[in-house]
Amino acid sequence: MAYWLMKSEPDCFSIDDLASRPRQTEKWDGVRNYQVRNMFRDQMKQGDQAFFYHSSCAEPGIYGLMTIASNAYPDPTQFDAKADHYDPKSKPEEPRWLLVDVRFERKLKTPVTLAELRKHDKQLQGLLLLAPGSRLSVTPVKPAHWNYILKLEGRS
DNA sequence: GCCAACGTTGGC
DNA sequence: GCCAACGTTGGC
Repeated sequence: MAYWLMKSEPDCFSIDDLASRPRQTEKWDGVRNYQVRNMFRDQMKQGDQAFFYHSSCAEPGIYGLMTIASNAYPDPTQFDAKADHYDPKSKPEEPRWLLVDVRFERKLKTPVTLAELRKHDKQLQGLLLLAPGSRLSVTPVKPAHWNYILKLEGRS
């Protein structure tokens, strides 16, 4: 089983939004980045676990835990001309973009903020979120980093 | 295949 | 709202 960190702008879709969905499950749609598409396709598997990270907000950081609830499959919004992430160049017989389903696991007692994570950059060396210029919306997390970050819960 | 222009991300 | 970093696009 692998671990991941997945970013979302809470104004758009937050951990609370996920928790209030039917079966607390939702499609992680709208990803239009080939690196992330390939991670969905080649590495992410149903049963993996992920941090839910809030970005572009007052207090960026990890706010909750999710389970990856499906393997990758085509993102229907790419074919929807009215959708924000419509891709006119993608054809149903040859879908360009994939998504996975995610299920709410729990919120953290207190968020582990980006500022808090930065204080532990020694122990979190190699965490892609902290790498300069890293903007990927989905990144892998090493098990040791996952466990270390969970120990920071409730400290800030 | 190069590379300039443009768009997006995301912290601050 | 600014801006740096990065990805994508498209002309050549």
